[in-house]
Formats: sequence, structure tokens, C-alpha cells
Amino acid sequence: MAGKGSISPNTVERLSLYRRLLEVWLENGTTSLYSHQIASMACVTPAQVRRDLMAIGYSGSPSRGYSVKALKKSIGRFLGTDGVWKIAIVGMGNLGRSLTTYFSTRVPRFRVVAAFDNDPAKIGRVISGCMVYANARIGEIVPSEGIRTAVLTLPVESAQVMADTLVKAGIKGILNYAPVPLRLPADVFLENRDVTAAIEKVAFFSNDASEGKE
Amino acid sequence: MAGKGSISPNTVERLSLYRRLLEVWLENGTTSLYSHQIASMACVTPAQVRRDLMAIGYSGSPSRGYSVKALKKSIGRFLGTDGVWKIAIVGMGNLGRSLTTYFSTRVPRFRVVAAFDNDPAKIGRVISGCMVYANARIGEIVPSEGIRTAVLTLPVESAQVMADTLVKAGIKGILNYAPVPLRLPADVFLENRDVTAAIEKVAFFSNDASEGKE
DNA sequence: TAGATTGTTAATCGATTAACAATC
DNA sequence: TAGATTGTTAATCGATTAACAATC
Repeated sequence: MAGKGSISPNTVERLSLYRRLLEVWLENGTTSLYSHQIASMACVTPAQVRRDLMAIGYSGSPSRGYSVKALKKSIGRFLGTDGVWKIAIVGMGNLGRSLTTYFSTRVPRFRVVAAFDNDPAKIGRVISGCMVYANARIGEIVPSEGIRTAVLTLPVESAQVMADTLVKAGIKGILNYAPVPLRLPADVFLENRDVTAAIEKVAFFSNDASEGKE
Repeated sequence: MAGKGSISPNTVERLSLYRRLLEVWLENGTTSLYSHQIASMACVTPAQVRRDLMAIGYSGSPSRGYSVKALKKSIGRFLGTDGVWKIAIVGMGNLGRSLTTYFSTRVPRFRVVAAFDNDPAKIGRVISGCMVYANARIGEIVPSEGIRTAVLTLPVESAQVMADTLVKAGIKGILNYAPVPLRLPADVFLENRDVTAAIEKVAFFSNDASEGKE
């Protein structure tokens, strides 16, 4: 919790976005940007951008704003994913395959080095560019590959059991797509992406506008 | 904003979870539950559960707790999705197909009544149980079907343009899977599910634990 | 009554906003 | 200098926590 100072998950998410935006500007040859320019692209306030950058110890100049190249490097160094970051995908159903393909084609910074599934038809094969192993081999492959981050794309029934197995194998962060709350040790970071909860939320507020906006 | 009182998106998300948990208990024949029992399943505090239920005007009894059946009905009525809720999916790539299949098999409350794509090979066909229309027909089909909620599973390049088209067609809530911030009118609800940002966040905090937890 | 639970109120915490001084 | 921007500080807002009274 104290490790990386007191950076909030939301700040990390925004920094990740800033970096992606900066990459585009850098390709276009832009050398410096003001906070309001970055803010406008990221759909946040300029003050928010300045606060985030101050949080990682990066400062700009009143006359020239922020250096695109140096800032991009600073964010990358701070996020600690300047090199390639290994991840595991557990559950090679539709969603698992879709995410694996997405990472390998669009986000090379994250490499899916192992996929796990219990379907005999999948085990031992390379699917979406990634070798699929039996679930039973998690305890062996996660430590040997040095994987610290896992994505859970499983049915509700097996999610908690596999999460426990992953934690025992040394996983320190889980991105959970199974629509069930997971019980994990406090030192394991958990991010939930429950599709049902998300669509229910959006549906609720889709209705909202019709109720009158007084 | 004022429409549904001052219910926060997080509250709606938790209510959706409570309802799903209650459905299981109801099948098991449980008639009443205490806040700490619901809390334990949902991985939140008992006070949080009570606050959420008070927010929708539902109250329990100190001796019997909450009635499972009545509470489930109350939440359903509040969320306004007791019947079937129509949604549209824009972009029938891997993710779009995966979500469509997921909704039709696992969450019948939400029915994907229209899918949109620009690929001639897909237009006019039924994919994952849903008819695929050309993007150009959004302005016609969304109003005629009375769709208020859309899911965006598109590449970055076309996300903003299609979002604008959807809003013009009457969409009031968007669940966005494209890894780009969208600029929308204030009365349209937006929920972002950027995979890159999520994995970056989890990776960052996966690293955290190793830095020492003092 | 006794005890566990519910709902209420005040206190705390964090994040955002607003006003200001410092910088090039 | 003048002006736009940066960083800093105090004020506000919301959500959570903690302490309490009310209920069955």
C-alpha cells in the first residue's frame, strides 16, 4: 500500500492515458504541450493533469509547458512498464481469446506468456498466439515465468478457486472479468470488470434523463 | 442528474450485485438475511449494505433482517430493469461477438436487439444470435426499436464518430470498450472499460508489493 | 428484559475546486 | 513589463467510518 507512495489507482489510469496520447503527439513532431492541451485530449481538467504530473515528481515550465518526450519517458519510468510486462490469462473462452489477441496486436508492452484452461481440446495448443496449459500447471508455470499479473476470464463457478490458486502461485494483481466478488489477501491488487454490473449501471442512467432533469 | 434522486453509479453497481446474490439465496429457500450476511457475500461492510438499501427507501427489521423476496423485488423495481432491457452493440469484432453471446446466454434481462458493423461480410447476417446492420442504419433502427443503451466495441479510430451518431439517434447511455476518451453531451451517461488502462493499473500495483510494505 | 440488529448523527478521510502567489 | 502558465494553499464536496439511540 505504501510502496509506491500514495498514488491512487485512478491516477495510474490517467497517467497511462496521458502516455498513450503523448505517443501520438510525439509521432506528429510536437515537442511541448501545456496542461490544458493534454487535459482537453484526456477529457479532464488542466488542474487534474498538473496534479497527476506533480504526483510523479515531474514539473513543467510556465513558458514552455511540458516536454512531450521527457514527460512520456517519466511516466513510463514511473509506471514501471517501460520494458515488456508478462501476464497470464486464465480461461480461454471467447473473452480470453479476444483479450489475448488484443494484447498481442495492440498492446505489445503486455505479453501474454501463458494461458490456462481445463478443456482438453485446448490444452497443449497455441491459441491466439499463446500456449495453453492445464489449470493444474499454474503453480509450476507462474513462478518459473516470473508472472505477477493475471487476467481472469472464467465462469462464476471456478473464479474464486482459480484466484486462490493464482495467489498461491505468487500472483500479485488480478484483473477479474468473472461477475463475482473475489475474496483476496490485502496485498493482492484486484480490479473488477463485471460486464453485468457495467451494463446495469449504464442502463439505469440511460433511463435517468427521461425522468426530467430539474 | 437529479432524475433518480442522488444515487451514485457505485451504489447502482452494488445494488445490481445484491440482486444477483439474492436470486441465489431465494432459490435455496432462504426467506430473510441480515445486512452482515449480504455484506459478507458482496465483500462490502454491513453499514454499506444498509446505506444502499436505505438509499432506495427499503428498510429492514432489527429482529428479522431483510426479506429476501421483497428486497429482490424492490431492487428490481428501483433499477427499472424488471422487464427486458434493449441494447445495441456497435462493432462485431471478437469482443462484440463475445459480449453478445454472453448477454443472450447469461443475462437474458438485457437483450441485444441490434448489432452494427461496416464489414460487408457481416451485414445482413445473424451473428451470435443477433442481426447485424450497416452502421449507416443506426439513425433509423435505434429510434424505431426504442434503444436507449449502446455498447461500443470498436477500434479507436471510429469510436468518437460512432458515439456521436448514436447520441444523435437518441442513445442516452454508452458502455465504451474502445481505449479512447469520448466527448459526449452531459445528459448522456458514459462508462469506460478501457482494457489497456485496466491492465496497466493492475500491473502497476502488482509491482507494488515487492517494494516493501512498510 | 437482554441482545443483536437497524437507522441516525457527528467525525473523519480523500479527492476535487477555487483562489492565490511564483515563474518564465 | 505584461500575460499566460505553473505550483501551492485553503475551502468545498462526497463518501466512508465511528459512536449512538431506537427497535423487535
